[in-house]
Amino acid sequence: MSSSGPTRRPATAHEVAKLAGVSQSAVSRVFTPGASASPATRERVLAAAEQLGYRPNLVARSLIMGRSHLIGVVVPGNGNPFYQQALEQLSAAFATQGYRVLLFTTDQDMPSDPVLEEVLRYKVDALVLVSTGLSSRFAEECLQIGLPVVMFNRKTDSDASSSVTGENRKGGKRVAEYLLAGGHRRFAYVAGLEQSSTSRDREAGFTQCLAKHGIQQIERQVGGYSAAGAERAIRALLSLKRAPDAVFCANDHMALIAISIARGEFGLEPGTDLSIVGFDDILMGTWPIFGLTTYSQPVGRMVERTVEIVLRQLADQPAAPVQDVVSGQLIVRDSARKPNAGITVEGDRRTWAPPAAVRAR
Amino acid sequence: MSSSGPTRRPATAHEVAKLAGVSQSAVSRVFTPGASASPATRERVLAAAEQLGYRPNLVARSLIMGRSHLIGVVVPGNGNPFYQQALEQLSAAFATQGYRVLLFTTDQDMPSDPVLEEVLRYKVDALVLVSTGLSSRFAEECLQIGLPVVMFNRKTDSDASSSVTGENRKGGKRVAEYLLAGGHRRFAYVAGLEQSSTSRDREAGFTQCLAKHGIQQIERQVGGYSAAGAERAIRALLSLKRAPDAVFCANDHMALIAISIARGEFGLEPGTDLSIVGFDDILMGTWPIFGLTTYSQPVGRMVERTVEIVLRQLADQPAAPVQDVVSGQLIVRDSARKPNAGITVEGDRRTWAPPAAVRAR
DNA sequence: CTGAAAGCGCTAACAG
DNA sequence: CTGTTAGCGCTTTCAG
Repeated sequence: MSSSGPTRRPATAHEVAKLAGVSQSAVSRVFTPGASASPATRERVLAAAEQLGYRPNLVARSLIMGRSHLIGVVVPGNGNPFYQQALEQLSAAFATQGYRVLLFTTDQDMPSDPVLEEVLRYKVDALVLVSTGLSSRFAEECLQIGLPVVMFNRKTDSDASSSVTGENRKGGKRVAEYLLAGGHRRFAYVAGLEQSSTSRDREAGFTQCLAKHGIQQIERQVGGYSAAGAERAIRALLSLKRAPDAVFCANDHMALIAISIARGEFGLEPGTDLSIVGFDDILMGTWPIFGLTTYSQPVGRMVERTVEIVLRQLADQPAAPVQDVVSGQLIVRDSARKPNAGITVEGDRRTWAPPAAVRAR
Repeated sequence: MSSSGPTRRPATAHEVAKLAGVSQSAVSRVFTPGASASPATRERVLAAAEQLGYRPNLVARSLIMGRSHLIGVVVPGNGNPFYQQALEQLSAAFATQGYRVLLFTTDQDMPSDPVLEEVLRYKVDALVLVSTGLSSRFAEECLQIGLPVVMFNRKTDSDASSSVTGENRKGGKRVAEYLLAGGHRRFAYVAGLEQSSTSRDREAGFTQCLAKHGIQQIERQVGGYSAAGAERAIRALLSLKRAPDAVFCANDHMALIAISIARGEFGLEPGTDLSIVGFDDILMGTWPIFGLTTYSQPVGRMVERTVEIVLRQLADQPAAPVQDVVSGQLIVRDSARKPNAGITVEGDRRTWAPPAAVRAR
């Protein structure tokens, strides 16, 4: 009963050609940037196309060119704001290069193979795995078919695939140094997922540095990168009879939850009664209500590097995998007690590095 | 210099057929759920496919079937956690139905037509526009080619396209009633984008209800749904010599920012010194540090409805556009002063509705 | 510069 | 149940 006709299918190049009185290949040329067509032809084709509402069918183009201009992006669907920033920026960055994002969300603690199986059927030109693991079987297979894969904020033990990460180990160490300099005594770590290289590396840097300073006993809870898990973890920690005075969370999302619970449920003021440090430097951490002290992972630069790697792999055939580490800093805000020395102010951003005297290995 | 060979291209059905000693169409059948193939054939094909690492090419399938199983989803890239929840859930829900999300992020204050132009080239099976406008020209065109379009959390004035929204007007009204019942005097509204039907409807409900109670003067600032804009808006409001004691923000994201700034920069305790109410009911609002009072838009149900509409449109040809409104509630937490009556407790969720006596039109 | 013709990898009738 | 035969809409030689 609708007023306009029974929805005709989208116009094809053929129909445009007929209307313009030219061959179908002429139409194709007009819509191909590098191709040659006389101004006369071009004009007639464009007019016909306009009239018919013609839009080149990218599916057909993909089929023939063997390039879909699609990038498969796999992201954990756990509400972590860092992934939202990453995804938004990846999408924008790839868009400027003529690529679109085919999105796949995962349960982070499910095997990602079935999802990847799906992705590959779509013949994406490349794969970006945000904080997602990759079985070596799959890595091998992707390499075989020449599919570029970049792991974002994660890596495989084998270094067989490219990866872009932050300074996980160094960051963990720096956080330890910072908390030590702040005079803390009782340390705790809220881990992400046990399988995650990211969480493990941050913990290793943290723990080893503390050990070097004679601190062996570090409380530990697994937050699993989920909101619920983080809540449980922080509650457990703060309920301890000998509760920690310094808590390092494997990422900002969990750190924000920690701050919220510490203040809201335990009446502890972060930065005064206890110190909480995160990792990522997400936007929300800058809000005055949080004032999160954290080790930064510049998303912008990570995205930039990811796109570069993908593009380069797409160009050169046999590009070797790259292990890219983008450097961060310890960002000083108010959720952790500040040391007396070592803070640098640049504009409205404060960073911290161990004072020279202490820096000795 | 890589050890494994120079990356052979993915196997085709043809190659599998050859290896299995059957026709290419036999291979096709084996990989088509409803098709018939003898156990013998099936087995040989499957073996050959396994050996070659064959995966049906969905691009080719899309071309021939005229269905890409791709849903174009356009989302503003402004860091709003509500969109992250929506996107994650849309992606998951569509996945269970065999559809994938082709993601497009937009600047919300840019015209979305160029983006949509892109989307259509990919021959997506449907379009979901999250809080994104749609020119009537485009709406018309989508209707012409029979492309289902669902606006999520927004609608057009014309009601020409389907939409799924929350109870914007009613919610705005309910918030006004709540604040009135709480004994507030000086009201303010932080708008989203002026073009957004969502923001306008919420404001209309809010303002008209207040007007009916004799309150004409309502402070107003435009936050534009961006973090920076919201900060500016709330600072302006709280700097007023006659600062509001009740602030209604067009969405939760801006409300959280408002809470953060009120407490962090102005030393005002939300719920005591001033009341802040949002709209959406995002997860973060439940954190004890925020305890955000808000009018809910159940993302889950909105996503459900969206998927249903898309699927139905995909099945029946000439389905009329639907304007779907999913109902919410005023969720009582601590960021706004509570009235004496009208609060209902269900489990750990508190809601508010005008007491019967007051409910009269 | 232009048209004709040959596919990209797959599905869908159609005969056997 | 199986193989053969047309294409889906487009890019791309290849002659003209």
